[in-house]
Amino acid sequence: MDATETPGHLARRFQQIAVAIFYAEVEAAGCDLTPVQYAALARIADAPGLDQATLAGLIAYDRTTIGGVVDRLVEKGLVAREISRKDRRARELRITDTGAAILKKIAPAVAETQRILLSGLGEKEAAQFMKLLKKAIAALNDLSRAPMREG
Amino acid sequence: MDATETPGHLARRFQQIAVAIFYAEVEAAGCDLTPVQYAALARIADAPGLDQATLAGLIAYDRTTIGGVVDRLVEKGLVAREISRKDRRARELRITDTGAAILKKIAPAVAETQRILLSGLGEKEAAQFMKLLKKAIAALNDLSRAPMREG
DNA sequence: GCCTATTGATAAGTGTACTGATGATTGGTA
DNA sequence: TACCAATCATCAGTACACTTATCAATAGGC
Repeated sequence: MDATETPGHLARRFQQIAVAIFYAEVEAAGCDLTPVQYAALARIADAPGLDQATLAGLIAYDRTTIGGVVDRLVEKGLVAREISRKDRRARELRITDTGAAILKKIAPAVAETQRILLSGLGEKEAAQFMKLLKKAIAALNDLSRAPMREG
Repeated sequence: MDATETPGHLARRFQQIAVAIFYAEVEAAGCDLTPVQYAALARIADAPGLDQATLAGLIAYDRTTIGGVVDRLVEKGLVAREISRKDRRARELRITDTGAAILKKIAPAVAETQRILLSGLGEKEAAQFMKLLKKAIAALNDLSRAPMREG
């Protein structure tokens, strides 16, 4: 089989394109966030006060990676991080007013990214594709170091 | 919409799992290659004497990235790189005997990775999924910095 | 109330991926 | 033929993504 037609190669290619579109759309909207930073910020907005390990589980990232991502969000003033009173090992995360404003500003760009990603497919095809993609992933969830975990 | 059900998130998740499976399978086979290194090595084997820019185009990687990947393949003794006589800007790449042996040894692990990736889907579903994934990507090929280019 | 296993976070190191800039070389053109 | 835009590669810099190791703090068993 042609190596460029294997699921592994196509998975990488699709993700690579998704990231490129995201950057382009977000920059056009006048923002400066990476895909991971956006995912983390959106989750922190949803669940204020959560700790880094829980955040990592929610969006299926490695815990160490999330540490660096949160560092950058704090540097940009979008997120506040402070030691939890309940558990002094943990850092509680909260979105700042600036962060909330950015999140609102960036929303259309994110939606547009998702639309473009499926733009090569018809409506029915897109629905079918998403269904199969979710199904394939669900069967494999535990096979990566950073499985998705519910809050 | 739940942010964990967007195509962008699922794309990342699927690729993340694909890489994790690849590492596990390849390590179990007693080899030490990353997914990118494997892709590059396989292509160099197919088209001996090609230059880095062409290689990058064939597997849709950024040219700068490929430089580092080839560095590591050369360090491991799997690839030979020498300045082209036709065009002294270019480096011609060739697989070594060691490289060819590794490629052969690793083949079953790679095949198994591809099988596992689709293991959550039935036969018909898997075929449909691959078809749609290819179609979605084909429509977007030019939207990343590293589009796929034919040899 | 102490010991230990677990958990949250960080540190160091490897390998992508990309941007932007620079240098070397080439081939077509004024 | 002298030049000049295009091309191949590299370098510096940023940001993931992961591994292993380490440290601090907590929780449970006895």
